[in-house]
Amino acid sequence: MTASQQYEIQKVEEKWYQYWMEHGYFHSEVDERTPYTIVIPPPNVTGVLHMGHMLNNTIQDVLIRRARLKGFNACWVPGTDHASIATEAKVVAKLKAEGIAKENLSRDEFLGHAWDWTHKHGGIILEQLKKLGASCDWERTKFTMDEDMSASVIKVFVDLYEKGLIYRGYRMVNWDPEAKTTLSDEEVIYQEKQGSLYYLQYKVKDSEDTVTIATTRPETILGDTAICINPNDERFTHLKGKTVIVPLANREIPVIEDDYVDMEFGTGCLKVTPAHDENDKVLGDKHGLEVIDIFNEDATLNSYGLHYQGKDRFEARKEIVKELEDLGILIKTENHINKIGTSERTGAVIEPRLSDQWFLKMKDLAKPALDAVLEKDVNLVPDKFLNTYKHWMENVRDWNISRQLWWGHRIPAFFYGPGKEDFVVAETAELALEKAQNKSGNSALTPQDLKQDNDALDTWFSSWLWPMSVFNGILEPENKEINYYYPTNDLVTAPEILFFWVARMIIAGYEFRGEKPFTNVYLTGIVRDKQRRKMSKSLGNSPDPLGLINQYGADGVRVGMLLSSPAGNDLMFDEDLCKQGSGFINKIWNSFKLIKSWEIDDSIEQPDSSQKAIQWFKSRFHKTLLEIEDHYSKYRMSDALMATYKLVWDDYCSWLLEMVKPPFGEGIDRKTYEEVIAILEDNLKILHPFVPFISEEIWQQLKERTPEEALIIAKWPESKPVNETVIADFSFAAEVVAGIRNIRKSKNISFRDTISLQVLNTEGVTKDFNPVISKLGNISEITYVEKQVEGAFSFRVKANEYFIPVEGAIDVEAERKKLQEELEYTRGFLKSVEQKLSNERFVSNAPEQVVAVEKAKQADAQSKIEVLQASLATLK
RNA sequence: GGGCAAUUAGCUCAGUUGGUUCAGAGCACCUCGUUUACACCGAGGGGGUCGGGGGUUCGAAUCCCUCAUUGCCCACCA
Repeated sequence: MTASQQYEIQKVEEKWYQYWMEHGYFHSEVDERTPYTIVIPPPNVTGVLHMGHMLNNTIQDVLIRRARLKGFNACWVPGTDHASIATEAKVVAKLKAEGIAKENLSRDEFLGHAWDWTHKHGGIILEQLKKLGASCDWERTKFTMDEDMSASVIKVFVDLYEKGLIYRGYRMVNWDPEAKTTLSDEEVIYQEKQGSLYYLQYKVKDSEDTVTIATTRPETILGDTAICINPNDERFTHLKGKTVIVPLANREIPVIEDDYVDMEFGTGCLKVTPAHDENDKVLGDKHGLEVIDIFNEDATLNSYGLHYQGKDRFEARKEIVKELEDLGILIKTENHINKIGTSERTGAVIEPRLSDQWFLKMKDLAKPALDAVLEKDVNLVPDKFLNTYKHWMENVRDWNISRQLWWGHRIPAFFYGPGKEDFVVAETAELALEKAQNKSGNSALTPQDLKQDNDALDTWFSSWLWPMSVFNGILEPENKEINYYYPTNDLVTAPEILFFWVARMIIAGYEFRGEKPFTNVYLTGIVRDKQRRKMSKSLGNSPDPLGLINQYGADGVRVGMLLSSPAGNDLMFDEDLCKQGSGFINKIWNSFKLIKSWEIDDSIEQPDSSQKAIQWFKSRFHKTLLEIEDHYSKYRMSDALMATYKLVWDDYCSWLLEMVKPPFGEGIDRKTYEEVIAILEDNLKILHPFVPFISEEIWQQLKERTPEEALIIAKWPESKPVNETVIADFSFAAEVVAGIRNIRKSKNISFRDTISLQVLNTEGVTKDFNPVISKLGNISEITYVEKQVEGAFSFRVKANEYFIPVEGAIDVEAERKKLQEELEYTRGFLKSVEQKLSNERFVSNAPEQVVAVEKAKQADAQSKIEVLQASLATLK
């Protein structure tokens, strides 16, 4: 039993992770125990670990390890997401660097490159998670494009289509004219730009009247199909029912009325271009307007652009403005700041564009998911997100699930003809052919006549099935795993994806299994730097997680991450927190070294001080255990950690070990030793979720353990009754010890010099802890006296007075001054208490207990004043 | 523009239904200390009129009103 002097972080962490893996502690199988399940938020398959992952996965590992210790069948399912857009963008960029353009590749060729990329870079992040100590069931690792996962996605698509919930719609999407693809809303970056507001004059048909509108995009007048006024706007009553002429195009368009129009903005009169503006499209649909698209795919003008055909939109704008100005149609130009959407990938200005896309009807699907959260079947932690969740679910819009990308799940729709409705949806090409033959009535259709839709599904359309599909719950809804592990327990993720992912998983859970996917959603904060800036690659303010692990150890980094991360609050990450974490590891290790250095001596009886110290610590431990359980139940991980930290550092190291520490050169009695070891083992158990490596290392060094006795699968300490009296008695004794230390310090009395203590006992205080006071204060003897001791230093704890006699003269003036100050303070305190007690309304209105407490304070203060006065008297 | 949240020690945050301790913790800071695990330590200490103002109450960090500041989400207005 020799402890290595140095704690070798890397070696120890590697050793135990390997040991845990070899013995299959992370692996879970269906059995008779109650399951505790977490599915990981799958990171991008080709991604690398960042600080957000660190936080996220540390929390999950703490939860899963604790559940394992508590005897649950803990199962943490890991995996990765194919991340359609992000991955395709990376592959496109890589090919471009090699001189290969995506347009020159067939779909299959491109996918070949994408899979190569995935195999090369995929899963790195999972290896990084192992360094952090993540106890995932690696045998269950899933990828959203695994065969069964893909089959689940397709099955769900077909199912929803057949239920009439998926439809094809001609809708406004974010179009990137450079990449010639649609973008999701998340990929559009809005930037404020200085632009102009142009005032244009339209002629009213069969009249001398004109009407002036304001627009930021004068080139789109060529796509105008109406002018809109607010029906309540009295300035334009004369325009109602009229027709106006579009300048340049000379088309006749109606004046429509809608209270969507803001009377305050511009001229209060709006031109409507349904093909090129989201809101105009809504207006157009409402009023049955024609849609005129004036752009080609690359945002040059098409034939509707008249003599500007073939010109780029911005070039055309300049020239059109010039022409309008020459014609006297442009009345004035104002500066105007507007927010322009640009493509995250190409930087091109996004063009709202109408195109055929696939949509999922959300309204009815969302209802059970909303109710589940409102009724707390699914808990959001913290619940401050409830309002936004509610708002979002009540105003949910249909979900555009198609993307013009190749990397992803290809939409299982097959076209057999040129018409918009000439398609069928089926899980396989074979089934599709059959359906197509039936639908078209043409039995001569061959597989070659079918063309599968080119689009891929939105990534979230696979990840919303994650908690089910990882257990194969979509393809085989009755299999024993899904029935055992589902619904899962906790989901730990970032609030940013509450709607994209969390809400949709809840929706999918109810739709496909009639049950929630998880009971609790723990929403972590965003990891920021000390200046509150979001950590990002471009700012370069994100530390390398693996570098941190190398420097501080996984245990140290885990503690650092958790020290300041209350749920839902952003975490201001500061490397100093990791320092604090590794400091804690160091403390734990050194306290273990101390115990290891003790030699058992059977000839020694257990000292009273040790016996009392151990009795106290056990109560202290169980009191803290209750606090820790409470923190966990509220997902207050930082608080649970801090309670554990203080228990180990302060109560265990600073008090208990100091109290039981044998004198120099002496052995320790067997009883104390064994009890301290038992205490240490309990400490290790509650430490383990936070610092798995060092806790296992010490656990294994304490004695020989079989694989069945490893700490990772030990039994969490059972709650025992707390003896509050012992805790109170000890803290009184601790105050006395502090009093002694203060005297020693201020009077320069070295700890090595033994002193004696005399107590004026004015109140019944237990003598049980006198041995502890003697040991920690290096007191030779504690005696009780009837009156103030002259020529001694004194201090008071509550109304008890303590004297330390010293040789030689004491500074009477200094003592008097100290006593005077204490007396004045106590008098002031008593006065405020008495003021309260003499207030009739307080005495009659306040609860009995509160009044009793005030009376006790009064009595305490009174006796303390007596004591102080008596002491002052002896000084004379 | 709409909605939500926050504002407590130098920093990051607790403070449960208003009332046990003249407001707590961790870190940082100051003083002292080479006591036989640990200077990544020990002992001790200073520091806040709980964002401003008003109100309810015997009593408010806690409830109400108001102002200010900050953050987040949603829509982003021709």
